[in-house]
Amino acid sequence: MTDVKSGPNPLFLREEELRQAIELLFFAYRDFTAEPDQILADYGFGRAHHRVIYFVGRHPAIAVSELLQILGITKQSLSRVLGQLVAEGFIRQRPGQRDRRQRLLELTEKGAALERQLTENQRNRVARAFREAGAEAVEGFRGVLVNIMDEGNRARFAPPDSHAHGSDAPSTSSTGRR
Amino acid sequence: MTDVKSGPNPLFLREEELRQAIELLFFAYRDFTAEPDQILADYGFGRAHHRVIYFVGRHPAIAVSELLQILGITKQSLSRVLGQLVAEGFIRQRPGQRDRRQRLLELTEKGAALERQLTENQRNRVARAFREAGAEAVEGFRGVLVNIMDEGNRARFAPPDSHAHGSDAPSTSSTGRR
DNA sequence: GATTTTACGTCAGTCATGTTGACATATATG
DNA sequence: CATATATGTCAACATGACTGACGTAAAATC
Repeated sequence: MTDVKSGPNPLFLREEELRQAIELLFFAYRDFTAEPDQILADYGFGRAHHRVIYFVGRHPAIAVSELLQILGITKQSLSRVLGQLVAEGFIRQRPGQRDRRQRLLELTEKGAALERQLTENQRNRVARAFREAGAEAVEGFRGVLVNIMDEGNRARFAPPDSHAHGSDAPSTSSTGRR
Repeated sequence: MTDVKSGPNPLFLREEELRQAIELLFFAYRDFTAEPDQILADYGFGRAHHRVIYFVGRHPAIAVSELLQILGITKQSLSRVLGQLVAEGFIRQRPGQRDRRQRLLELTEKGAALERQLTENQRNRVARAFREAGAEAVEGFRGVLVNIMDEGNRARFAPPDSHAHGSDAPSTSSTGRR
């Protein structure tokens, strides 16, 4: 470590710490997506296909509008990708029974197989990282990432025991002082 | 794997935990980059410009080849982005004195100002997350993300007390991927 | 000193993924 | 019936990545 002239200088350390976190996110996310991208290329697919396959697998019978909300893209963007996945038999569409305008999406066996292949890769990577970092670190990882997210997205990651009164009232940690 | 439906089923919990981590990375990274992307749009720039500005700011007088290694893209891809940044006066190039083939890059005042604006945003987001999650969580966050990264990239994030003798010990075995 | 390698640039084409805007169709709902 | 909603589609465009080929100056090596 380079020794600091004229005292510890906490401001500099903090700046350095924050920049390291920024870079950590950049490099980790890139490596995290690199291998699935490779696999997808064999199918002529890209990362966008991965996302669609992932979230359709995660939410079977999801409506297009819900998927659009999760992905945060336009229907025209989704259309191309989803159209390919349907045309090539990775995703099946059925009209909703409550609302027949909806086209509910689910993975076919073929789609589920690809989902497994892609997710297994990332899951293994995360599992390894969790194992090497330890259980406490996992909690810290989640705590920080949840707070990096926009508040509106945090609801998906609410702790299991949280009994939400009323609608949401997020602002989980009011006592973050140290 | 066969799914077991009776009892607490730790395997299912683990699967759920890992999937939550995968999604956490997706949503957090997206939100993390959204605001800078907005700012960049005002300048007619994109996320690629951000990365270049960031790393040139972080490593003043960096050579093009080093920047390419960090970014992990081709020189043709960098060329357009870097060319714009130089043409519009955000980055300055000077020939290296030890090796005059090199064009060493550094931010101009204008470039440094934009870098500050962009990074301040992400730094504030991370700072808030660190504050809310607590100091222990920060260590966990780093521990997990470092292990999610490919090994070849971890050297940048070595802890200060790292037993590496020789001060830098790059060992950048990473060749250009794909 | 000649040759080869390196650092960098550039032209040209392609692909994946996002965007807007406009319009169409079927169904639900008032 | 009128209108809103869910979805799809056509067209045009921007960004950022890729490959391949070629060029030039300087360094390194034989």
